[in-house]
Amino acid sequence: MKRRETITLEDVAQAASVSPATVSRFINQPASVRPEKRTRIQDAIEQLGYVPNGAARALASRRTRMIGAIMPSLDNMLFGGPLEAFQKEIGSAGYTVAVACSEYDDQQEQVHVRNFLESGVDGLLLVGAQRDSQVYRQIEQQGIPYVLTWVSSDNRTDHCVGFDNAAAAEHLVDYLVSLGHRRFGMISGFIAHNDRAQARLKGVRSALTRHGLSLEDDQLLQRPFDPDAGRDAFHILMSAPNPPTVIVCGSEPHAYGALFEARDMDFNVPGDVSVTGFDDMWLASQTSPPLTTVRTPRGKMGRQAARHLLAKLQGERIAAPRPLETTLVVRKSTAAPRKGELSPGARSALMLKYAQW
Amino acid sequence: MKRRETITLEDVAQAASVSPATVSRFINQPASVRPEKRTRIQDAIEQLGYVPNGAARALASRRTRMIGAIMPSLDNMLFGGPLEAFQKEIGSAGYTVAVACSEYDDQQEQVHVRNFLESGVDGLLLVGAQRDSQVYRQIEQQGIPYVLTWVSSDNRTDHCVGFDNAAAAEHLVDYLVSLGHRRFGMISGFIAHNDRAQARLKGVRSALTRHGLSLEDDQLLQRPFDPDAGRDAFHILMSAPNPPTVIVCGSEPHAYGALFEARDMDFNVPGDVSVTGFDDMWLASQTSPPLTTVRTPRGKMGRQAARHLLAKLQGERIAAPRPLETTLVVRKSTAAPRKGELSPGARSALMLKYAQW
DNA sequence: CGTGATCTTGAAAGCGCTTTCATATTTGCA
DNA sequence: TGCAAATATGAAAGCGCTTTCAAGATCACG
Repeated sequence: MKRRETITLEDVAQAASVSPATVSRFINQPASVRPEKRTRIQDAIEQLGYVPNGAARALASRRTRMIGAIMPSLDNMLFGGPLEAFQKEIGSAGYTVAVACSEYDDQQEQVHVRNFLESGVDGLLLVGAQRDSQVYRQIEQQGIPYVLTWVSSDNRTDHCVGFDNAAAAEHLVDYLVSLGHRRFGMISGFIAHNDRAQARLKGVRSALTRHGLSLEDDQLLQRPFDPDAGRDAFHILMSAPNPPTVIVCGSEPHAYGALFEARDMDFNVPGDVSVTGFDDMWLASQTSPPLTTVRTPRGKMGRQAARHLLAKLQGERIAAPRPLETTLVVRKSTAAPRKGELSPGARSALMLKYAQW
Repeated sequence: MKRRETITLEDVAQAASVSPATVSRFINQPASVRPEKRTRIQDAIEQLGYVPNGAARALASRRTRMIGAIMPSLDNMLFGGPLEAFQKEIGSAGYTVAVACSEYDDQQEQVHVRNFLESGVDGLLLVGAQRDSQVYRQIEQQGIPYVLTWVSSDNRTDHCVGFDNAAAAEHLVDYLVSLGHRRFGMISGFIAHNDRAQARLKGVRSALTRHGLSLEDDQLLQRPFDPDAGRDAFHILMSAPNPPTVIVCGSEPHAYGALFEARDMDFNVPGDVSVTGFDDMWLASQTSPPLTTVRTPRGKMGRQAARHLLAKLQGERIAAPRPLETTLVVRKSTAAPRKGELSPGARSALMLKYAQW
């Protein structure tokens, strides 16, 4: 299929016997063109099958109507939802969303930011606030607005659309302590370059400290965000001589993995050990037992991020967004800690394990 | 933050005492510039913090280096993975991916295609092959390449990167029939405007026909792709007077829903009823019982789609991609059909249900 | 060294659109 | 009906870059 000789705005102008300027106006603010010409132009456009050239518009108007979004991943349900919500909201304002994945790697993210800046995006959607300050400098040098999601406070609060990960984690731990738990284990994502994971860990630790408890280093495992990694970590944590009575997971996939592994190891949840998640994805209410977790308002966050960015794009002077609410959702995977021994099934499973060694 | 007066290629040229043309060459094919000048230019670029203007490049070179991707949804794990794979592969060739969601709605898809065309994308990634022919006409009129994923054959086979949904479904049903099943129920996505769902249904039907069986209209339920809808459908299907011995799900979320509902209804899977999925997402191996399903090579598909598109973008004359292999993964959710009655638990659950009415 | 072949370079012409700015044209109102 | 005010239009100058094209620099080799 050969590219037919391009039909330009000028062709339309000629066909409609008006000047190019008028056609341009027709496209951008039809109201400023006399109705009679309007129909002439409309007809010409349809007749010729004219399609405006985005690059030319962008060059002349100095706006691309494109927003760059850089997500850590799209391969789990975590970022897809908010991204879709964001796209929907901002798309209805005439913007296009370009995406890239950083794979939780700050170097990759940096490259993507740079690329987006070169593409001339009008705005940027990022996850988390922690990154090389040089990145922020670059963005600000281009003078484009950006929004940071999944976090609420930082030294850039006015760009943050999200929630307070630390507070949510604290709240969760308070609840667990009130249940009677004293020995905690935690499965976290890698905290380097991940301020969400850091905040959650920090929240856990500070709540623990507040109650005179602590999280020993060997009770904290960092793992990639997938269920298998969660399984593995759970197994290790629970194979210790005197295993925790509760496993707090910094992200939900870890919790699913923990639950699966618990099942395979014949652990009773919450009888032998309580397990908590973080995010409340759809599966959380369907596992057995259903997962106690923290609900994060992801769809709302995506939409709010879009609105916030739109406001900035229109040059509005707006206040820093208010942090979104998280909710502790108590289901059946948490209960008071076991008294003394693990249940027979779990014990024999563990014995078996050691016997094999 | 004020936008500093833009630094253009010309500024760089001046700073490096060369012509703009040379700077342009430096950027696009450094090898054609003498080393000595190369360093001068490089220095100037860094010193000035020059960032090329994508729109101008696009306008002058008539290429945006942007690929438009339109997915039905990002909010389930189904499309995120392949999209991420696609982005990674095509990103490493210097392309940017813009995404939009059609929400399984062909009108929305049409609008997004149009928008992408106006944005001047260099290529298009779509899901499925069935759409208004006018859409294809528009795309072809712009002369840009496109690839259709999740399907393998169509009257546009040379654009398809995917697998044979119908054949995979047939294969699955053959297996179920060989197990002894005669009474089938199916939970499908909405088949209107969804050729993947259509093909799967068609595959089920033709295998059934081949074995002298059939799928009655009231044994086929169409539902949105989410577990709750699957639950609902499963409940209805299994509440019939003489319920099916196997429920075939056209998509995996439905199967998860079916499994959850079975658990809640005290149905034994596969004792009372077998359940199958389609796609083999990560959860499939972790449900109880683990799900028998069809594995679709989604990551591979994303990468191949990228490579195929790249080849076309480079004007290579390439053969139609070969359909990718799907695999029947037999786990524990399928077995020979129950003999006679449902298990006591399931029966009482059903009785209870009717009693309530 | 000379000379044709090969590399590098710069000047200049766009790419297709938006956006002043100045010039019609229409409108409101006396 | 007339005149200032408001509105619609067109001419033309870019937006920042790529890409001929032709000329200048460099090279290989006899």
